Amino acid sequence: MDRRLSDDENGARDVSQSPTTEPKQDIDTVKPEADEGIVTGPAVPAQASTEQLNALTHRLLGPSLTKSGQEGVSQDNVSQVILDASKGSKFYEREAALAAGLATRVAALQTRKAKLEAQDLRVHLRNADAFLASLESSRDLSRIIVHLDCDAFYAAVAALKDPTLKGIPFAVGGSVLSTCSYEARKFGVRSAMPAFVARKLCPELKLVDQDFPSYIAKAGEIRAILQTYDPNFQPAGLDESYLDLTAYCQDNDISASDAVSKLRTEVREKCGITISAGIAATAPLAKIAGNVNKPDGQFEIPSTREAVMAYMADLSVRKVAGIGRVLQCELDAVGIRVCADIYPQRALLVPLFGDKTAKFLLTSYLGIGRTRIAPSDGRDRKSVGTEGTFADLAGAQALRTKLRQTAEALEEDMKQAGVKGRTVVLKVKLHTFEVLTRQVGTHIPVWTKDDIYRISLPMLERLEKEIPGLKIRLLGLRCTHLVEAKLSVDKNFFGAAKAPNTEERFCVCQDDQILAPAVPPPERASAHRAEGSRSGVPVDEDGWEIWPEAEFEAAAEQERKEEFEELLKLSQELEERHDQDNGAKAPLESSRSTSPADDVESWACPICNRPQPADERALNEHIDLCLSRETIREVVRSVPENKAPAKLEKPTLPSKQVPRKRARPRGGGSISKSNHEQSNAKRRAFFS
DNA sequence: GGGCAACGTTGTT
DNA sequence: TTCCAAACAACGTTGCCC
Ligand SMILES: Cc1cn([C@H]2C[C@H](O)[C@@H](COP(=O)(O)OP(=O)(O)OP(=O)(O)O)O2)c(=O)[nH]c1=O
Repeated sequence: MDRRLSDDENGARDVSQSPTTEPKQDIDTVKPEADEGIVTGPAVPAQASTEQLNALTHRLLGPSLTKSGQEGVSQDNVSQVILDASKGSKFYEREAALAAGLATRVAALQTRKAKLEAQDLRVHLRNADAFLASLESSRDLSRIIVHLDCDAFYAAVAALKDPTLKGIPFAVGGSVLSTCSYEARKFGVRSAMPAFVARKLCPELKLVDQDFPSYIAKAGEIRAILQTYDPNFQPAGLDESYLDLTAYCQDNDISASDAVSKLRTEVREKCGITISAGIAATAPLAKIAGNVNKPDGQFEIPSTREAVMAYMADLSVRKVAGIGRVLQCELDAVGIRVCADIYPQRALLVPLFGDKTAKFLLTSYLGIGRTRIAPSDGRDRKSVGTEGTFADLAGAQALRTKLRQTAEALEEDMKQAGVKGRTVVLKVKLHTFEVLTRQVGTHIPVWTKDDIYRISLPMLERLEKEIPGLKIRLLGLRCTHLVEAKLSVDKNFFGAAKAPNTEERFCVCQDDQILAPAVPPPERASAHRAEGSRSGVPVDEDGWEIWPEAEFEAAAEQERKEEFEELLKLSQELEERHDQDNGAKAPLESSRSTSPADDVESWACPICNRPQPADERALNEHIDLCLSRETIREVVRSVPENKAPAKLEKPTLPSKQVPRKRARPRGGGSISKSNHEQSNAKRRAFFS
């Protein structure tokens, strides 16, 4: 995720020790503070600038330094083990290259800062102060926001299933660890660490596989409890949630910390999972607070302006969600290490980091953030994808086989999610660890393995052309610009509000009928409407027929079939016209039955004038389809019978979406100076 | 200059 | 010897169209 729209930003450090602190667990402290701050690496090869080395060390060690459970670990030793294990590998080389790029950018930042400081910054200063003032005036300290985070979630679930894991150092994952038990953390083991490094740190480390069904089930149990505290709570991933306990505390005449304490006890007793909690006036603050007494603890940041500001002041910027390794490095270069450092630099933030980041930083400095907690409606998924790592792979045939397998896997995921995509993205990681992506718009939403394969093959071919001897270690496919495929069954779709549980929407669907993505709505609406009218369907005040659920569904199904057939015909026609082109010619889509709509109200489509489910999103999707149908027809009409375009993506074609050629040089990632200047010019344009 | 598509990056879990 | 993940969101930049 990225910082600006992220739900979380502000942060602070454990200054004001609140009385809400719970008994902390184990982990005796030897070196209380190996955390935060930029790491300046120990023994690394020479001959690079120290800037670069620090950047590289920081990259390699990065994640291990921000996690909890590391307090009793000798960081120097851990760092040395990690660096030793890394040296000489392709992975290391790639990291070094990236670090070099970062070092260059950091140097440019510093130069730029020096230049700026010689200029008149009064306008920037005024803008920053105005922004701060407006933020301050909107500060809301009235809510009781709680962030909950299960401790070592995957590991905790694993230990519940297999009690022999209890109390021993073990980790969840394969070649890379997803997480590990707190016992393992004492050795310096942590999330995102390669397993072979973890084994060096902790030879007795036991490894267990991931088990998502169990995680999902356990998350469901926990959420059932959370719901009783705040029916409007917001899950954020499987193991995290935000709650607004303002009402609960009022209704039950209980303090925030007591309520949270009670909640945590309930979850522990009923679900066997310990959770940590943060209590504060905003979501970002609550999240930060939650990390203070992890594991199995809670912490409250008092809701006064003074307490919040004080807490933020000493907090490493790295603790703020949205500030990662790179931004931390850049901020460090301009003298910003803790949140209090942001203020003196406020006039420089926009010119140095851009409008969005500047605002984000100022907001964090004040400890201001989101106070409204609400579940997402489950329809906001932006992409569905799958990818896999394997031993270096090369050769046309092998790559195609892998591509096909990936397309098959993606079809499964698309079915699960009940969506189609209008853009397909191919991702490849070279044997050097360099990552490349290629993407194309498809206009007609796709989801079948055959369509996905056909669309992605040309992208692979392109890569093969661009990179002779293409050798990869990862291949992935992802669909974006999603369109809802299942026409409901899930009451949520047409608005009949259901329990706000996102998980259900993606997991409960087993029935093929439910999963079967809908085929686009029909062209000649007349068909079913006329039929319906004749068969005496009642009509509402606007003249639209009111259909009983079942009939509506049947009619919708029929419409979709007709529509699909027409689309198929059109696309086949096109296909034939530019014959050859070898390749797998799978049918566009095999007609599958779709679950019917269970809605009776309907709106008219402005294009085809046919009734559509009374749902804004559904209607918009329908309109898109209507428009795309028109476009296809236009293309078909405009292409001379025997002179087809040299190469048209089959289902992809509308003039507007014909891919634009843009041979982009693939540079090592560093930004040229002129680019930098330009971007700054753009950045300055914003603020105000 | 806006809008949009493509691509690379950063960040989070 | 083996030898650094997967899934997702958001943003900045670039190039092109209108
Ligand atoms: C950080 C991280 C987490 N995960 C998974 C495994 C975690 O159990 C789950 C939740 O992540 P986190 O809540 O970040 O971490 P955690 O619950 O394992 O441990 P703790 O909060 O006590 O420090 O997400 C990954 O798969 N990859 C990652 O890089």
